[in-house]
Amino acid sequence: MVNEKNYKKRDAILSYLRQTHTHPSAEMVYGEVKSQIPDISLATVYRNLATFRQRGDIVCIGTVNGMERYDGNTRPHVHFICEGCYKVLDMPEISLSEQVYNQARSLYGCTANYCNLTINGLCDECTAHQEGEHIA
Amino acid sequence: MVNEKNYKKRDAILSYLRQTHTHPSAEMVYGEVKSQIPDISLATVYRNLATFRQRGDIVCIGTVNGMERYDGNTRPHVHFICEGCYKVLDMPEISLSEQVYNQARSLYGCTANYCNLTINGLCDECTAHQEGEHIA
DNA sequence: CTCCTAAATGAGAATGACTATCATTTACAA
DNA sequence: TTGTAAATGATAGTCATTCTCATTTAGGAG
Repeated sequence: MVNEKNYKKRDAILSYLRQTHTHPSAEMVYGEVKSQIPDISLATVYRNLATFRQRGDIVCIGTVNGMERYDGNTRPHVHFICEGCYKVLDMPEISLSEQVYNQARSLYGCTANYCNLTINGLCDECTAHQEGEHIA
Repeated sequence: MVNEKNYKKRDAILSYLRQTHTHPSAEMVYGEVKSQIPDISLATVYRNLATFRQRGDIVCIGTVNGMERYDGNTRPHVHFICEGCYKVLDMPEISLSEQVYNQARSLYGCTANYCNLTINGLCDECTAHQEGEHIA
């Protein structure tokens, strides 16, 4: 075992982010990892999320209902954000071409690090729920 | 003059958002409108921004450096976000096809309200500035 | 084994963007 | 003049996130 420093909690956070498809917030990560490792602190979650993001191990999707959402899948893909229940879904059916990425790079001489396409709306559940009420 | 209620400040906020291309935050809007109308309150800015967004008069681009950015141009277009100086630029050269929008609509039976594509990176100024330093 | 160092962590205080509250002001109509 | 409903100003409150600092941990040197 080489270099077995205090990485148990760190690794637990990263592996959870790579397993789940919920695109969790920091609080959601905290709640889940705490069930495995009860003596983990919320500060540790925030700290490691920031570290992972700097290293490029995870990706920030954006702020949903006031909370940043994280994704362990760093390959470019599209997200659907439900404005009703705030769930975040992958949309693998929609592909954002590499062309867009390269186009951004060439324009203005910018260094384009990351491409983020989100589609906002109501998921099917929230749409059905809303139609049940008398709302236009 | 029909219906000339207390809309001076409201109109000032909206017209500023439609004039500028800076994609300002609430604080930036406040600072700019305050130079025209000194007795305006920050609460009024936040309140009207929320109202405009509900009405569809403006659009939220997303959170940049902890602050929501607003755009008076509601037609779908792509934004570049500089991670160095936090400026937000329009990228009219990159067009997100209506196809993507409709594709999202058809998938899952979702109600897609809004499509947001942002490209994150360093603008040319920040890229040049960084190369001046000895950072990889 | 003991001491040392540097990184990781826990707990809680601090920060700051945003929202809620409530009294006041405004425009218009009766 | 009086009443009204909406808009506003000032400020307290909220809450996600960051900061601070003392403590713990793992591994290396002696």
